[in-house]
Amino acid sequence: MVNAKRTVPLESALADGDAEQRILDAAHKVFIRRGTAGARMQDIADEAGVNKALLHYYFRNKSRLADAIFQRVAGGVFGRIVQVARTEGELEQMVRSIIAIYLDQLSRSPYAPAYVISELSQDPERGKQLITMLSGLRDGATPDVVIDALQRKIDASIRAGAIRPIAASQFLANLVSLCIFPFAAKPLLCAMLGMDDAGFVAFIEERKRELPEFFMRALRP
Amino acid sequence: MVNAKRTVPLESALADGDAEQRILDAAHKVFIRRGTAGARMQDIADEAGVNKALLHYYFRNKSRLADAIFQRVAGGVFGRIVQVARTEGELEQMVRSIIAIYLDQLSRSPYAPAYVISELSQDPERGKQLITMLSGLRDGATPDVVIDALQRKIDASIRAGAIRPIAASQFLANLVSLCIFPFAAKPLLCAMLGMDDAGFVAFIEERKRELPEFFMRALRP
DNA sequence: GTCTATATTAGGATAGAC
DNA sequence: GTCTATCCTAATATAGAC
Repeated sequence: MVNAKRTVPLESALADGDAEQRILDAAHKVFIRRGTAGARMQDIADEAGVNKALLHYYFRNKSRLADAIFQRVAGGVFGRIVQVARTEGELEQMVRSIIAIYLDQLSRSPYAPAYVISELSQDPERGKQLITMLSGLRDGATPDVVIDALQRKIDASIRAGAIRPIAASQFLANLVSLCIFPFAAKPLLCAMLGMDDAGFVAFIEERKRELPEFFMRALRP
Repeated sequence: MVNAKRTVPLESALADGDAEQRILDAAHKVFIRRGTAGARMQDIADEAGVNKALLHYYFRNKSRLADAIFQRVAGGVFGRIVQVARTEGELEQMVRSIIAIYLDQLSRSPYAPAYVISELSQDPERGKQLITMLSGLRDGATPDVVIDALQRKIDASIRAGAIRPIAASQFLANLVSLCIFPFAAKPLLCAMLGMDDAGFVAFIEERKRELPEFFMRALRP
């Protein structure tokens, strides 16, 4: 983000890493919890253990810092799909990988989905940002290319009699919905199902076991 | 919200309805688009065609106005589930009803889910608010009661050999995920699938036809 | 690079006329 | 009940010392 990568002498060590990294981590935490509009630069500074002015030194303004964090979080959440979606091998194996990886990864950052959804729905710029990012994830492939590849894999499975006909868009929407939504709507589910945090963890564990079968059954001819 | 329900003489008519109602509608629009933290009282006043001061006259402060809107939107989105979930009759029929009603209703307010998710994830108070609201929706039944009723209906279906065993919590999570997530993540799906608004409408229409079968197949023994 | 101190603006809220 | 005008705090941003 900034040019000088100073030669660390004996780290001043209020926390780990250099200041820029600590700021990024702090911003990550605060933005995810409060959203870009609700986040306060002061809170980020406190969380990072530095002064407010330093945030501006590194990132110039709140907007740029918010961009950096969105990039980071959205990349983390969606990088994997694109990656896995372009994997070689059987469709069923791909499905199982995606579900396993997703439920696992999101268990570790359960607030990321709600944050990404908020950002995307509240700021039109984020949509564009996401598109450029997704393209960049793999040799400049446009969304269409990824979807086309997925459709071909689905069609192969259909011809092999393993699943019934389905559009790649619906396939992907179903898969992603079932994986992400429970995290995005965690407080909602907890309210509706009368769960606390421990209950939610158990709920997700059960889901890891059952969701692959559930999804694959829905596809069968 | 305020005591006096004045006797409308010959409506001043910058827009329809009395000022309080216009403010509520304007706030609805602005809060849903920008979220509570990102919404500006000035924007709401403009949208309603009244002065900022009038918002405070009716709702005292931003927080109360935001509460009113959250109540309204969340009630609209989740009132139906609770209602349908407690319906008499076959499980399959219930599933079809919920999907049809949901996809239809959300088509008309596609930004509601993202808004509700944002609010719930950013403000812990909203969770409590939601719980009280859900309880109030039907004769003070706690979440547990609704879930228990659903589980009994599921169990009946299992004994009848119509579906395979599944926990009510997973059942409900799956159903709700498949219905709501595509709307909550509309910008995301559009980016991933290279769709515009018209494409999204077509996508949802296709979904109305296919989702019931998809879901029911996943349940079959 | 990191701080303290200060400027600037934005936005929520109130007072008071009509 | 509705407006104009104003207040006041919170939050972003900058200047400048170290």
